[in-house]
Amino acid sequence: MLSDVMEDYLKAIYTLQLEHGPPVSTSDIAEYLGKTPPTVTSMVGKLEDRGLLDREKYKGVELTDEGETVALEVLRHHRLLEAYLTEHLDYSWSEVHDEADALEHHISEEFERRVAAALGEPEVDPHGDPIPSADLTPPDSSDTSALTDHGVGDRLVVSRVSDRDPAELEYLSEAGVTPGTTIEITDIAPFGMVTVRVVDNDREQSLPESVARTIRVRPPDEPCDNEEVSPA
Amino acid sequence: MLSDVMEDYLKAIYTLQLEHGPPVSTSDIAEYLGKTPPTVTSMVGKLEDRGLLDREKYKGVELTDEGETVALEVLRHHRLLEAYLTEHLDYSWSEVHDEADALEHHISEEFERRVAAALGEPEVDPHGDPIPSADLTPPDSSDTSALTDHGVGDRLVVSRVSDRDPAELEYLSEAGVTPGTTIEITDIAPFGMVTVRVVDNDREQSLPESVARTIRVRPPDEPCDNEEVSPA
DNA sequence: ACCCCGGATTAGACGTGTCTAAACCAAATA
DNA sequence: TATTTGGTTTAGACACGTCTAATCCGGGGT
Repeated sequence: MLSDVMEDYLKAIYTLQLEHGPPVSTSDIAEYLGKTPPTVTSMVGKLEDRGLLDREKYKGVELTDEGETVALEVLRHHRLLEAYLTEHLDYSWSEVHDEADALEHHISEEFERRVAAALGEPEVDPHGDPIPSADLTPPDSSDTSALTDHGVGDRLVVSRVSDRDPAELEYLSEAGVTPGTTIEITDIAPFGMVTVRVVDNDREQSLPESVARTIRVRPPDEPCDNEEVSPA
Repeated sequence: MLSDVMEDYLKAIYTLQLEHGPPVSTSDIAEYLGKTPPTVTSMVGKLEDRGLLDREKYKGVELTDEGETVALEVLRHHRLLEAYLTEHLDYSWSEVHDEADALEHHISEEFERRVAAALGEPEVDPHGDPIPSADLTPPDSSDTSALTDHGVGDRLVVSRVSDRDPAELEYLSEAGVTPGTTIEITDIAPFGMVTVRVVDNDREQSLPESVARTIRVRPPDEPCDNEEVSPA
């Protein structure tokens, strides 16, 4: 019923909503998807007609519950695929994103169920992103915060890293900064550079602010159900 | 570069060429793909422009080597996926076709390699259809013949069954008529019904001519490399 | 040799998703 | 309050893949 393209828009809007909160602007969507603003205007018009989002002209856009459900379905496909490729087909951590993007629109409900079963109904993908549950209720990340919201001396456990840029992923993977890793912030330079110490291997790692902003962390003590992460 | 739709046309033409030999008519392609003849005319025009097939107006169409290579690539994807779904995701014999059709256009070369490796570089899919090799040379089925080309008393080994109709597959699977099965033709009725005895379980099975026509068989003695087939 | 009929092609249209160029609104600035 | 400016939307175009309706071949029967 919905085209692949529409699903991509809904996924993008969902992601942007999480990052910056609604309303999401035309140009942000255009930027994110690599389309021109008029294209986005035309597409959100169609999505509005289908009741998948609410739009206020010249303001921006917000997903309806129905639109959010579709976005979560696609996201569930994406993250299950990432987990499966890593776990069962020997993909490295940074290779899975594009493959999952290509496949996420074309797998059946049956396939989704079987992949989830083969993985043991996982709750996070290899990057630490939460996999929406089969009933498509919105996952809650309120127990995590951005690395950049913390200060020197704070001891934290990495919860998620962004999966947008493969090079960045490669770098973080090399550095040992992966979901589950305990780190300590050793320095914050005024020009936007965060230095952390990886507790396991005692190595120091400097991260540009743009990267640090995409890393989600949680306090080290309280146990959490995000541990069954498999490295690349 | 090529669209999914174009790949579907090339795959269809390849299949029809194997069945009836070139040239393949517009209406046969239309019938096979569930499109109207004008749509097919327009599409084969584009495929001809790209050098993927040769066309003689009002006669029909024949794949070029390049077009055949594309068809084999898609077929390799399709059949590797069928084998993988059956082997590793617990799909039954008759469920895999549609899933493979949906995914075959969207997997990367990398994915193809890893799936082939996970399966141990198989040479046939669960239906017994030959999987084109990675170098995309045309597979040769000259060692097999149609069941309908044989007579009463002939003892044969099933080599392949068609994967077009899930109900038919279900039926054959129930009946124990699967690749590798040894059968003996016990009767051929004049009104198009072939009766075979499955040697393993000694059951008799009547098959309409339309089904028998799609079953490929080979002589029972000489060993062949088509044995590593997994049942549903 | 002529005609006819079935299959093939052309003509013209439509929906989707995209673009560029032009018009437009609204919020910040003067 | 008037104006500038930057993001948004409208207008118009195009490629793709599909359809229906109309036209056109070409082989088989008379």
